[in-house]
Amino acid sequence: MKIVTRTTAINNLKKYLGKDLRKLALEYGITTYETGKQNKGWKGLILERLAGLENNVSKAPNGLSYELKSVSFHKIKDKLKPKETMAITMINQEELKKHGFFESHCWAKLKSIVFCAVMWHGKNSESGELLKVASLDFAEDDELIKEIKADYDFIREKLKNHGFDALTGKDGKWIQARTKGTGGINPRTKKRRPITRAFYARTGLVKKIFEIAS
DNA sequence: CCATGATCATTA
DNA sequence: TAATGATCATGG
Repeated sequence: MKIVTRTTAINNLKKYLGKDLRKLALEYGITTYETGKQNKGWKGLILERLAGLENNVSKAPNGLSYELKSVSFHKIKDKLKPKETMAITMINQEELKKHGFFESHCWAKLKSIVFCAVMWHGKNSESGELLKVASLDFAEDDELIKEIKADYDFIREKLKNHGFDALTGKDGKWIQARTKGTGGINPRTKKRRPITRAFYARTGLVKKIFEIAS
């Protein structure tokens, strides 16, 4: 197990700025979509590799104390905007009820993060250049964090008062509780898989993070 | 099996 | 285009 500090990870990633990630994924033996299947997570995986992290897909600690995330960007009227929201972490009902924002995984992941902006080239992402690498640390008294905490608290209260089913992606100004899961039908039980949710950073938050990190 | 990596699909 | 909900491959 190699030790990779955040600075090292960033420096490693910066070497690949402007490179085509798909080519690199091929070199690293990461499946993209050419098998006829779609691995939607390949960009994240290759970035973790490039950063020097040895973990591929595992639980929360993909770095030492930081998170490596990638977001696809696209151009709208000549301006680069985040195309999608960004998954932060799964929501665990019990933990959400028990822990406040600053004890949550959500905060743990959000507060120390390495972002990678990747250009989006349409469906299947045949190519994708690494646009930018940025790191960011949040402080507990940041105005933005206070607002994010408010969203977290709102979602938490809603879970307590109305139950897990009452949650929707509409909630929250900066973060939301969207559905996230394997989806489809469980081939063994033939039943619908249970709905799970995760915290997502809305595009507005993604944009803000990049502005701060710039 | 399920959380993690995220993107895809649909609707307005 | 933007927003929300649904979905996929992977590896421990």
